[in-house]
Amino acid sequence: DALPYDIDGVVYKVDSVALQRQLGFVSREPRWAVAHKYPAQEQFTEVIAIEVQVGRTGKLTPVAKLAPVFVGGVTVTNATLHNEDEARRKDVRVGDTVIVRRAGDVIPEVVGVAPASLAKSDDQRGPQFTMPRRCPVCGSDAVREEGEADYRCTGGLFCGAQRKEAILHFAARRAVEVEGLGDRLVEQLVDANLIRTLPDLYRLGFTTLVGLDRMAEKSAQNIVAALEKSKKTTLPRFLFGLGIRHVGESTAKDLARHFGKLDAIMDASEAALLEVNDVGPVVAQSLRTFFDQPHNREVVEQLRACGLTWEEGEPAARAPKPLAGKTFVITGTLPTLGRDDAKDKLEAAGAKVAGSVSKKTDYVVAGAEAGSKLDKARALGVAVIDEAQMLALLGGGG
DNA sequence: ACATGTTTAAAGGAATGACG
DNA sequence: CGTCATTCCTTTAAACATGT
Repeated sequence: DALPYDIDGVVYKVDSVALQRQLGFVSREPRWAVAHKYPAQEQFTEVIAIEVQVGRTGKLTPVAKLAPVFVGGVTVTNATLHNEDEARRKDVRVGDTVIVRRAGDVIPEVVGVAPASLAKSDDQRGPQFTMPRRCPVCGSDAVREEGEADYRCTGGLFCGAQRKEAILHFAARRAVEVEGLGDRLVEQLVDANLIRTLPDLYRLGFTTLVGLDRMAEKSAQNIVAALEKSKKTTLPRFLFGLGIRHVGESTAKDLARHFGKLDAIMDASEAALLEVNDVGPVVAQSLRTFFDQPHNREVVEQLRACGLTWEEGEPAARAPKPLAGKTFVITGTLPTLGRDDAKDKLEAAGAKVAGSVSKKTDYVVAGAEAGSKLDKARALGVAVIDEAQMLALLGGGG
């Protein structure tokens, strides 16, 4: 539903017809005025290759490798093509000249193939993109389930890419934070077969670490300390860190709040899981499938045996919250609070913190350098407040 | 139908430490 | 000490999945 504007062979787009109307882009201004709002935000460049990357859940993502081009203030060399259908819909091929922009001024995106390349006959261009039927990392079959958009590697634990991503996810800042454990280190650990499952992480010793590339005494010591520090965590972080499909940060929090204890979640029936806020049949089954596998329960037990601890609470039951039922969106940089701190405060008061502005948003908390969310809030007439006003709402009881 | 959650993705600059 | 490698940290979009 984006409107394309074709000016001298360059296509400009403004997303969301509704937003265009609200901003007055449609029917009030001539076409050139719209394009003028986004000058030189799009550039031509060449597709050097199309690579396929493997994610934590085995998802195969095609990525266009581009000849470096300066767009919107940065040099772009990669742009995601999302999935097979998208890649084919845009019909991007190796050797094509394409139009690149930064969607939302951030994410590099291939808008489309330049007319000059499209005009070529089929045999003058590279082959159409096809998703490989085998995982490019481990060689296992890559399959696309009926009705799904993504191909997934079926290698599971045997796939190095999935193992690496699972470990990185567990160690991520928002999960069971292990500071300093980045992709390079994880790659070495997995390639050298030093880590097969998550608990292996905690069995790494200083001596093992020191032997690795780019790891000297100081770094190894830091990792050891970081691992030790990570052992004291929280239930939602741990749950999120396990990497159960469809259980993201938000669902993990809901589950932790509802059940209070990990064992209660692991042993909950599908019906019991369905009672949790925002958990439906798919998520419930995903949880059950995960915890029904002895291997996964074993991993949890071993992690506990390695010394991971968190406070467990009682199921549900809480005092009335001043901001219950209110939805907030945070945009820009707040003067004193971090985004996470602000989110935590709001959630503690019973509010929901969403990622995008809609009619149902009650307040947009705007800081410095707020972007499109602020525009949208104004267009929709949503109340815009600053950090001080937000704190006043928290203190004043809404 | 609509809102929200999940997953993945890109780039630059700061900070830290390895290595020569 | 200089250079280089790596991690950290930030921003938000898109597509899709899911829940209501």
